[in-house]
Amino acid sequence: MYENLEENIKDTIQISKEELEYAKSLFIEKNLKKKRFLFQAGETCSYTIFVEKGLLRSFSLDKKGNEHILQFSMEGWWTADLYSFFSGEPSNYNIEALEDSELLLLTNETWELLLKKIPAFERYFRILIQNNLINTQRRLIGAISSTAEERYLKLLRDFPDIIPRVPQHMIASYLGITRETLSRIRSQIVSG
Amino acid sequence: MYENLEENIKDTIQISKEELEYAKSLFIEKNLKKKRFLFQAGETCSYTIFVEKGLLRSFSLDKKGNEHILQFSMEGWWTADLYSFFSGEPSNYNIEALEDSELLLLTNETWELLLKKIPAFERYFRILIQNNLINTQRRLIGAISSTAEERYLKLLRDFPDIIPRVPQHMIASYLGITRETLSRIRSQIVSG
DNA sequence: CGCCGAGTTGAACTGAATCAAGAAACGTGG
DNA sequence: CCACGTTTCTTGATTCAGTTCAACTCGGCG
Repeated sequence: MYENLEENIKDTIQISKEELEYAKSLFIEKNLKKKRFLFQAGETCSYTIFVEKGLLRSFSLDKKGNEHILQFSMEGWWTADLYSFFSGEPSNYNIEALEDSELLLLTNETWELLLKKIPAFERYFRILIQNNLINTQRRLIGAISSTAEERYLKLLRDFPDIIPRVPQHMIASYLGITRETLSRIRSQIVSG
Repeated sequence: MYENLEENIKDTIQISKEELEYAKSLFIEKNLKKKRFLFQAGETCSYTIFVEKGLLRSFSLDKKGNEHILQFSMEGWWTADLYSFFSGEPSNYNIEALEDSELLLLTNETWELLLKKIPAFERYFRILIQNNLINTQRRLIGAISSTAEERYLKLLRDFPDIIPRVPQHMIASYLGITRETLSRIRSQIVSG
């Protein structure tokens, strides 16, 4: 149950066996079946979530009811609405399982406890968040400077594993285009 | 010279007078005149930069030669190309002063030293990066889900101070639209 | 005084959205 | 294991937001 988490931690920071065991003891194990939500917009995001197995998406809804996917999170990744988690305010995002998933959760309290007891985790989370920021900045620049096709090709290059596990229309909504446009782009790539 | 930095640190973490003095001793002071670059794409970003006074922009160039502004950084803000700074690889971004600016710089070495000597700075940077991530995620969702006008109005609401300090065409390039489109949006807002 | 960067305005063009309809794939219960 | 309804994907026709190209104005600075 904790293999991916252990690996991820060991790859990022130096930590003793005892500390690792203590850390693991703080997590809540949760299984989330496909199509179930961990939370929905309007609710508070009460956890930071490590995906041990499976696949989640976080997305928001605009006024017209269109979904916009902020990120996919597969095994070995963390996710949460950081703003809601730290402020306690209601989230604008939804987190939903796209496959049957095994999750490891930290509450606000256990998260603080972990950092207090094992300060190396400050570094761990800083590095994770930093990598996430670097990626999000790249995606932002891509979103304001590239065509739909360029963005799709970039996704194909950077995260090829995600694509076969997710319905097309969700890829489209991750890229910020309509399903119709993505369908046309794909047929054009095959033939051209 | 260090007022904004001190204030920013004290607002974010608990730290003793001596620690603060030590921290301050690690920074390099640098003045950067308007229109001068701290570094350009192709060079490595050798510093994390605190803006004590003035205003910077970081931006990238696409193949067509168009600029895309990742962020404006005014006094009290940090900036850098995190990827380049930590990996040592050449940066894709440029950082340029939009006003005569006073900067405080940490190199890779002094940055590591600071974290080693005063672990509370792990927390400090984690919180900064986290807030930056939250903002960048919002901007990303905005970029893929809102119209040009909505994005401009949102900028007006969220960061009204930036706008009068920066030429219009840079606001446009921050929003991911052309100067012509921004000009039309603005004239429409006034009349409508 | 003249030049250059910044901003405005108009007209034509285009990438992607929208609207509409049908085909294929999926999974759920009988 | 099949049948049916639902979801997903595709294709075509039309529309529209924003780009591109071009010409002109304004203000500041050498």
